[in-house]
Amino acid sequence: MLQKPRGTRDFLPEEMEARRSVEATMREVGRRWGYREVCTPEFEDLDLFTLRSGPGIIEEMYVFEDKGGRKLALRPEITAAVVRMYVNEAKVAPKPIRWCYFADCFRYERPQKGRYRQFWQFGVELIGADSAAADAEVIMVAAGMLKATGVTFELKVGHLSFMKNLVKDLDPILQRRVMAHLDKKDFDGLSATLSETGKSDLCRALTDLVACRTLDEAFAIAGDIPDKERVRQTIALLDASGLAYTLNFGIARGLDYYTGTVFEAFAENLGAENQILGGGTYRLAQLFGGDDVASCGFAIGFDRVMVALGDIPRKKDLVVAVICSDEGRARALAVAQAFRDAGIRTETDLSGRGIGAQVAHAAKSADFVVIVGKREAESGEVTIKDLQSGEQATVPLDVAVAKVAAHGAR
RNA sequence: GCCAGGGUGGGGUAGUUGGUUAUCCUAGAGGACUGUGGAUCCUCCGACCCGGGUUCGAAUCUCGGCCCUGGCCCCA
Repeated sequence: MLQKPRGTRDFLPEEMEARRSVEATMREVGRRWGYREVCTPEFEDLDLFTLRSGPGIIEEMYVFEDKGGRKLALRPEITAAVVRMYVNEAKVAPKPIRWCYFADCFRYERPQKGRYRQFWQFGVELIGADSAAADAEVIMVAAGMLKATGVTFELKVGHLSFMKNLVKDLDPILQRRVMAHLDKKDFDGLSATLSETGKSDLCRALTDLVACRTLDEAFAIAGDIPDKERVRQTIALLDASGLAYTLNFGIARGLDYYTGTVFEAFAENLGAENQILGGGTYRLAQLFGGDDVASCGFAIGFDRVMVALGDIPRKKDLVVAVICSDEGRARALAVAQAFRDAGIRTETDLSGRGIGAQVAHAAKSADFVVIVGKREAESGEVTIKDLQSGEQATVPLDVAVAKVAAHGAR
């Protein structure tokens, strides 16, 4: 038997309904903040991704050549494509541009809990607003979106200027190593790296920076940073909004294209892969031939949110089963249509079984059965039975529809 | 790419000193039952992940692969 490719999943209706419901929640939060949905190609020129993230990521991507010899890749993330789209299509659009997206991405990695080779991201990009208010808005949207789904999460907000200011005199390669250590909270590694390069004096300050949880402490440790006022304002706005978050100046966010504000969110019950959101400010447009425009965005690991939410009880559709004998079959179609026109999920018999067998079958999944047999075909009425209460009546069709419509979702 | 533990009908399972037709539950289909309930009874459907090796004989032992689960790495 054929198997699905490693790291991919099939979704049955129950799971799809849960996913669509959460997706709609996120999209609605985006809509209320003015973020309109965009869509970019499933695959792009390989260069788009290596320009952003470096050639090292080729190993982690689905890369292929098309029949014209073009080097292409299934998108491993969406931000690069959205920025490319901005440069191609929307450079002159009025700023700021508020966009969001929900799309699947592909990475050739070892699957584990919350990590798949095909996975979905819900993301937001705010392009062309270079202010504390912009940074704060994106963080508030991020938190609002997660909160609306009902997931329990911890939000961490940081800024790269502090760390960068402390390591600015180091060799760039060393800077990167140091920041990687800090991001992972690998203080032994940090200490070793610094002492082997004769910079042990920095170790204390960097360690303290990661541990500190207030702006004043951070300024005291890192000294005067160029973005001081911007950071103060951003944090002041977050505080004014009543958002729950912790400051963390140890966040370095992997690849080094983030320019200032960075933030991450983590959920419980997710094992090793517990980060459900990541974002920050960046300047990528010029990489793709555009202007040097300030941007801020984030992406939610949608599948991880679904794992973290677990099996949430969901409202189920109310189901009407229309049952008929051969004499009633023609009229049953019209009867079913009347229920559908009222917005009710309605399923008709396809088996030609006896009435008894049909009722037994319907009782497994439906809330109401509507019987259109010989008697109803002659009288012009229908027999409706509430499968929960057992109550049954023979009434005109519009009365039956009204009865079910009044019942509401279960 | 690395490490650990796994893989028996659609789902869940029993089954090692290697030995007849592979157990049970559930789901599905049909019937008892052609105008009324998920019960009950009967019948049917349906599996040893793939390949090589050892053996008279492999679900069982062995090797390789694939896949799953979790972890390392990475995390855009």
